[in-house]
Amino acid sequence: MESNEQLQNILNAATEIFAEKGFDGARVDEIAERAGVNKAGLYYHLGNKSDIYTAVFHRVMSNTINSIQQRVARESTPETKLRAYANELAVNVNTYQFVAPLMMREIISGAKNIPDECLMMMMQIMHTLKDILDEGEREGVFEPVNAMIIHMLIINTLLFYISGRDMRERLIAISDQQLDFNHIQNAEAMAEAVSSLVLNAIRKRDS
Amino acid sequence: MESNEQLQNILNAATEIFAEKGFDGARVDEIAERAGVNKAGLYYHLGNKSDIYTAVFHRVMSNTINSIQQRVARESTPETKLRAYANELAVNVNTYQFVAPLMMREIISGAKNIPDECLMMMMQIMHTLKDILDEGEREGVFEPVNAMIIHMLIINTLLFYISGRDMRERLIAISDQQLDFNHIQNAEAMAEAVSSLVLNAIRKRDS
Amino acid sequence: MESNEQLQNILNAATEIFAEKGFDGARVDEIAERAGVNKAGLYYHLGNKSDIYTAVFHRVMSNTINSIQQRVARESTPETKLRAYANELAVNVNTYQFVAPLMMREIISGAKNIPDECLMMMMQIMHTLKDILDEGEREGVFEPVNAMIIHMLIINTLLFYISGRDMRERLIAISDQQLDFNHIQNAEAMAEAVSSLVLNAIRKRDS
Amino acid sequence: MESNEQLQNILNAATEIFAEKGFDGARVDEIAERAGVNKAGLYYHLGNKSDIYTAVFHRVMSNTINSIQQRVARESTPETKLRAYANELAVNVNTYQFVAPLMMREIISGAKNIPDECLMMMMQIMHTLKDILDEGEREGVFEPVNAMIIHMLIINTLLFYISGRDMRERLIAISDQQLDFNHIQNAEAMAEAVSSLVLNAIRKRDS
DNA sequence: TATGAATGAGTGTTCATTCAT
DNA sequence: GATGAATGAACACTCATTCAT
Repeated sequence: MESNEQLQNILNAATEIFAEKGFDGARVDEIAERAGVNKAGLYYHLGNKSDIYTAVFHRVMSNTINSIQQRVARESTPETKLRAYANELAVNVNTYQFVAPLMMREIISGAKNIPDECLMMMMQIMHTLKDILDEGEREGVFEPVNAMIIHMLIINTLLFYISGRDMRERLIAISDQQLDFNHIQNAEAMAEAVSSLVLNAIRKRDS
Repeated sequence: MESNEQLQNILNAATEIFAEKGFDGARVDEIAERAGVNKAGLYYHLGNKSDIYTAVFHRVMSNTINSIQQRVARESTPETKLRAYANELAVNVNTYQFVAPLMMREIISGAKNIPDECLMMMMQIMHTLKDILDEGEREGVFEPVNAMIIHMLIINTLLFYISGRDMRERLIAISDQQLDFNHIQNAEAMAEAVSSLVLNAIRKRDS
Repeated sequence: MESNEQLQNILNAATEIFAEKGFDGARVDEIAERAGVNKAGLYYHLGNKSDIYTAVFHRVMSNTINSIQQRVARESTPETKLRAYANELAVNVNTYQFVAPLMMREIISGAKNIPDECLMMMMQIMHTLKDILDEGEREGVFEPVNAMIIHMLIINTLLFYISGRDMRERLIAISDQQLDFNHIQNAEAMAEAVSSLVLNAIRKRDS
Repeated sequence: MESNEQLQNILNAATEIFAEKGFDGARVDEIAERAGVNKAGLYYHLGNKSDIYTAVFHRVMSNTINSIQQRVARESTPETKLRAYANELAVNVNTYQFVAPLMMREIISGAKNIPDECLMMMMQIMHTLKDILDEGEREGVFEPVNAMIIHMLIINTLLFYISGRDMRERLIAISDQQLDFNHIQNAEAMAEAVSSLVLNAIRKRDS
């Protein structure tokens, strides 16, 4: 399976670079160099730049979705599921720093670089959340709520938190007075904070 | 002021294109063409591609901040200020569709394309929110709260809402069953929903 | 002789493609694919692109010359020989559509792609004609005549007739008024017409 | 008109190279180099490789047709017109060595590289000949005759004569015994020979 | 000041050819 | 002998930038 190893090298290098610089900013030469393969090898294994990007995006989304779904499935109550959902997303997005930029760039550009199949994967993340919220509502522990908003609150905030790391560092570096915002320690803390805030807002209160 | 008019044409064209395609995707030729000026004129008026981008970003941020600050200043209580803050941001980001992509792209790329001066402007948006929250806390109507999280909840959600429009359309187009998420009507409704959710979470409750 | 069959597959595929696209336009990958063999197999069996081309050209010329010479040998008078010569050429060039383009391309490019051996074969076609004309002159049925001109009249016209088929179709397709030239039905009719015209010009008339 | 001069340089260089090597064999870099311009200049002035080719072909055909039509117009009888037609074509094709290869390559490849407009120009050459033949027939000096055949006899033979020059040289170089074909001195002699042969065949004889 | 023309350095892509198994 | 995987060199084409007028 040496060939498969080369292919993984290419995908790994491409993932990093597409996340760093976006589709237009990425250079095929740089991907080849970082993967340690001849440039023509990229075309042999994966096709053109667009094909490489699709393969990268597909793999990243696939992994992310799988780990979230498996993690959620291990929890039993809607509340723990929702916390697990946010936490697992945070862990993923934090461990694999390329996930957030890749997803965000794709959202901004109107998903114009990916085929339908990849789009469907993004929708699965939404559905997983919606299932949790529906279950909570059925069990009478959550208020009826707009799933889209909750989705955006959780996902976007985490994506932004990760993606915005570099900018925050620059902000801190140039601000004379220490930024008097309390810093969030890490992505998991962010997920915890957002989950709590969301649960605080949607939890059914005894009237 | 004919020259100034030329300059505005250039900035308008460049703003649209940078928002649409990002820094790397934008082409100087296209900016010149859409602005109706000779390509060499761009360099004469504004300098190189990076300079044009900076001018664009500066103008956009400046306008956004001004309108938010002026709007907030017209309100009297922390709660109405916070709602006004979110609403004005929504109105801006909705009216000028390029605001959201420009800001988001810059966040993702670690603000590497802009000078410190522009960065400081982004920080002012945060400070405006922090001032509102501090005031609420001082007056005993808000719980103590991490300003960064609130900032992210509001800003990011709105930016995402606008930027994600194209992707949502594609999602709807390819999904057989209608997306059973309730749709948010527009950016202002989104701002209203997020403000309410945030206020619901931070409002001091009588114990 | 399984290997020989493979070799014929390769030659057949290569013949088609070289005729269609010329030496520069042909791609080794496509030849391999159409022949149903691995690309490296081409190199193993026949050598590089140039070698493949030479093999193709040699086979085509060899077949063409043989069939002409055999056909002419079966006729007894100079006039029937000349008609047979033109007809057999027409039949060949019509049956194997690749013959004409291959020969014409080689003529235009100054025969730079083929070795001397192949060139000698082209000369044999001329000699066959010259022998017929000499015989006719000796027997007093043909006027003395420049063999080169007759050669060109017959060969070139037939090659052109076949090679120009696609262009004629396009011409007809785009011309509003039907081309008012009387069409020649097929290559054999063309050969018949040219033979008659030539014979009409060189036949010794009783003074 | 310096810019126009540059454009002429490019067209001249491109004409030579396309004639020499065909569309696929030609290299844009080589055209640029021979024209003495930067490669990007080609694209600025004429567009892509295909556009350059079209411009080249159009100019060549335009010149050829014009000189033939003007020359024919100066003659008064069908016979002198036909001789003038062949001679002028010969002169052109001989003076501008690229005419023949360009036309022949295009014919072989089914005219797939040129737009309709250029195709129409090729048809005009045929029409000029057909007008001469029709006139001769009306005046009772020519037999009724298939114009397409005459067209092919004259044009193709001359094109071949020119294009085949390099090959003939190689043939002579490798043949021990001098080629005992009488050589045609030059293109004009070839035109003269073909015209005579054709006229000999189609001239109305007193019965 | 404005503009058509130029250009160096890329940029994605292809291709004939070879290599390792 | 056969084949998937490589690869260097080239290829058409682009782009930010500058120059000459």
